[in-house]
Amino acid sequence: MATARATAADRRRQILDAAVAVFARQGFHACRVSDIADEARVAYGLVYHYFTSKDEILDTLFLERWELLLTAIRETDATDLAAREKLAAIVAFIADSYRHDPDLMKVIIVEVTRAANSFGRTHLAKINEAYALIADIVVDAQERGEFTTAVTPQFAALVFYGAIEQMLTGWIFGLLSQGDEDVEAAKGYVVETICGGLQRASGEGAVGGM
Amino acid sequence: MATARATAADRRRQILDAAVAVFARQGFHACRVSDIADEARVAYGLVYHYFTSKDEILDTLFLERWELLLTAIRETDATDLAAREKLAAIVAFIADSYRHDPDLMKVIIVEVTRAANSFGRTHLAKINEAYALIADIVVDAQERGEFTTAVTPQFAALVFYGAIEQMLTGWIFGLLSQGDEDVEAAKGYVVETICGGLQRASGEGAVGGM
Amino acid sequence: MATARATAADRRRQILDAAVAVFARQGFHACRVSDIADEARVAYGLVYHYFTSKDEILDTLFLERWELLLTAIRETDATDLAAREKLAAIVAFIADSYRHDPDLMKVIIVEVTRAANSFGRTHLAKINEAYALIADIVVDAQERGEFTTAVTPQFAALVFYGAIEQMLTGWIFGLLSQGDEDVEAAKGYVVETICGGLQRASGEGAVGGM
Amino acid sequence: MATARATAADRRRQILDAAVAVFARQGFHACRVSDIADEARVAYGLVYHYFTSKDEILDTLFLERWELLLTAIRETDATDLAAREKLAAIVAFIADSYRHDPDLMKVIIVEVTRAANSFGRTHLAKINEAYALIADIVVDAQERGEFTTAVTPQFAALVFYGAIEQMLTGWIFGLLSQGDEDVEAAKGYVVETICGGLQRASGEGAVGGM
DNA sequence: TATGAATGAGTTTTCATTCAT
DNA sequence: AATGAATGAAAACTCATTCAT
Repeated sequence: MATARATAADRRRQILDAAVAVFARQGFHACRVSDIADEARVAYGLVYHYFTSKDEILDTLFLERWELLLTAIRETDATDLAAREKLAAIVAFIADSYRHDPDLMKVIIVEVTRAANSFGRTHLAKINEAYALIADIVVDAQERGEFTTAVTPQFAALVFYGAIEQMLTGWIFGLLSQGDEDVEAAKGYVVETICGGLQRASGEGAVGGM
Repeated sequence: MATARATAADRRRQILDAAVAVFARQGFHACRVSDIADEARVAYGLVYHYFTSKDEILDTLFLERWELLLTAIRETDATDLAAREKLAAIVAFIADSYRHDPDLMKVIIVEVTRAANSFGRTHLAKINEAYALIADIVVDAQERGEFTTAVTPQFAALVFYGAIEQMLTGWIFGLLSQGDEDVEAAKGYVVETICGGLQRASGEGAVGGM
Repeated sequence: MATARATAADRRRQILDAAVAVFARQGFHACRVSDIADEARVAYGLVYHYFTSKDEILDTLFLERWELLLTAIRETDATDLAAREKLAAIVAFIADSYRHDPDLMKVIIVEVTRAANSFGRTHLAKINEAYALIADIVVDAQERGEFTTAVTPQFAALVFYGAIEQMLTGWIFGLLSQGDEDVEAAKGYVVETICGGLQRASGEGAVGGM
Repeated sequence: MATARATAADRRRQILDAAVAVFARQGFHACRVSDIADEARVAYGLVYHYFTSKDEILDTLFLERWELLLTAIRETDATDLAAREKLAAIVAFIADSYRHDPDLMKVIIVEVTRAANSFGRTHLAKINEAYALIADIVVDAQERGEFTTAVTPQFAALVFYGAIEQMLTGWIFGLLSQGDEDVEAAKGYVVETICGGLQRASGEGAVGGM
């Protein structure tokens, strides 16, 4: 039962985890490579033994996680669920990802997805894959008559994606409460807004304010 | 009538306009103060005569424009329009702003609003004012029975704002076509999605796919 | 009679002169840019205001001086002197250059001309121009019957140039004494060896060794 | 007879040979120790088992070869040949060394002999031994009346050595053709220039130019 | 106001060498 | 002998800001 020696993969992970903590705390640009090394309790140079640059660390973090997201969306898409349930499943996956590792999600959203002029541009294609998959779901739903055709699939996906990103941004900046119940409620709100719409159907029994 | 000498205000504007062009072209971080001075055809040091820092230039650009947006929202809010029309007016104002000065809007969205770790954080409060005003509109609409209460006003505002930002991002990155007709259509899609929802009301006469 | 303010050209020269001193003392690679700035009593950043890189400083130093050398050779070539006198003039020019500014010549020879894998390679073409000009002199001399045709002009130039470089190397490393008389003598030795040859013509009245 | 396991001496040689190839290809400074290890198909750390530093590898390479050169010169010196023949033998030895292992000679000339500020300085004394031995030959020749006394032995050696180094430099940089015949001719040119001189003896039947 | 030269702090990356196994 | 992971020192270059005229 001797303590196993750290394998190369272990060390890589150790550095990646440290990077998540440091990027989340200080931001990608505000932190130095030495901060990552310190956080990982590892020598400066070792970071460069495992990664070719500071950029590559963030790229790795993003791609690893984003691939999981894409997979989740694809799997959801493949089910027999109603379109609304599919969208709900995607929101749930992302919200749960945030709950599970808020630092990592913060880094991905703040440093990549919303960093329009740096990593966001680099990973534009990858990010757009998510859009496209969501649009696919909408196309299906329109064909099956579940969703209106009054909105193009691309726009529907855009609005849906924008809502999710904004929700995450709200949590990240502490503008939205993130207790377990709040998160659950948030999932519902996003789906309800996008699918149900804000407007009461006429005759939906609005009793008028005041 | 000799050419009037440039007033102080003229010079400031000259520098601000140059900054818009340069920030839009190269991004805030990738450009140097000297690039702004060159673009404005002004001496390097003069930039510091009118602004205390490079940051202040972007701050000024953002605040100027954002104030206009807030005013527009407030004015819309003050009208008797139906809630849906109010939201439509806001979308229209922003889309037209983009059409009128895409560089400026690009700078504001990319360098401030989405720059979560730098200017986005600095101007968080100001950005949230827009949220709050939108939420006010929703509150009103809910009270008047126009909007469902199934979604909190805050979330409704969040989704609406996320949609707009995403729409602008799409134009900025060339992912969304921006011909005049496309822009007009986009306005409608956003409002329709948020207000009408994607889902067909039951009995809305879906004729089935295939 | 006010002290004239330093012009841009003055400052450049000030930095170049400092660089000569520092390169000669420590060698190009062993010195830091800050050493040059210190020697020039100038702020670090100012070096980069006048030069784009540490390399450019050495390039400038070399090209400035080498151009003078090429001009001197060309002018010598254009005279009516006998070939031997032309070669003597070239040797004299170089030896006097060394006497006049040994640090600069040291830098040029050690850091450029003999730095086969770095600057020597960069300036290969420029260095070879000197070769070619010397070869031209030899060609002329052969045509006029002054010089033997038993050696190709290229080789003659090569041997001549090699001798000069070695002479300079000798001075630089202190292997050759460099008093005024020694330098004068050296000039003669190089020319005598190359032109007269080491070998006594038969019947030249050798009186035997011992 | 199974393939014999590599002895320590074999491994050393394997690393040295790899170093020659790598130094010749990339230059001493531009290559990393790992490049040598890779070329030798040996583990990184093993290089340090056999050598204490990267420098020591080059030192070893140089000293091994230079000792052979010194020995060759000494042996030549010890013969009864005429001085001109002795110099010719030295030139031939060096030219043949280049032909036999151009990479090694390239490394020695470029990285040591001409690297005035690094290894050239380190091995100055060793390099000068060659000078001194050549000067000895000249002294002898002068005493026996074979060579003129118009040039000091030191200078004669200097010019001779400079010619050889330049010839090698020409080959290394591809400025001089290195076919077998070219190499043979080169040997002759160097000796003829140094011994015979470029200048036609008066009455040597020059028929005048033009 | 206007100019542009002068300042100097700050960080990534490289790579020779060491060392635990 | 052999391996290759671990260490950490070292320096060029950029550029926002200041300041003397």
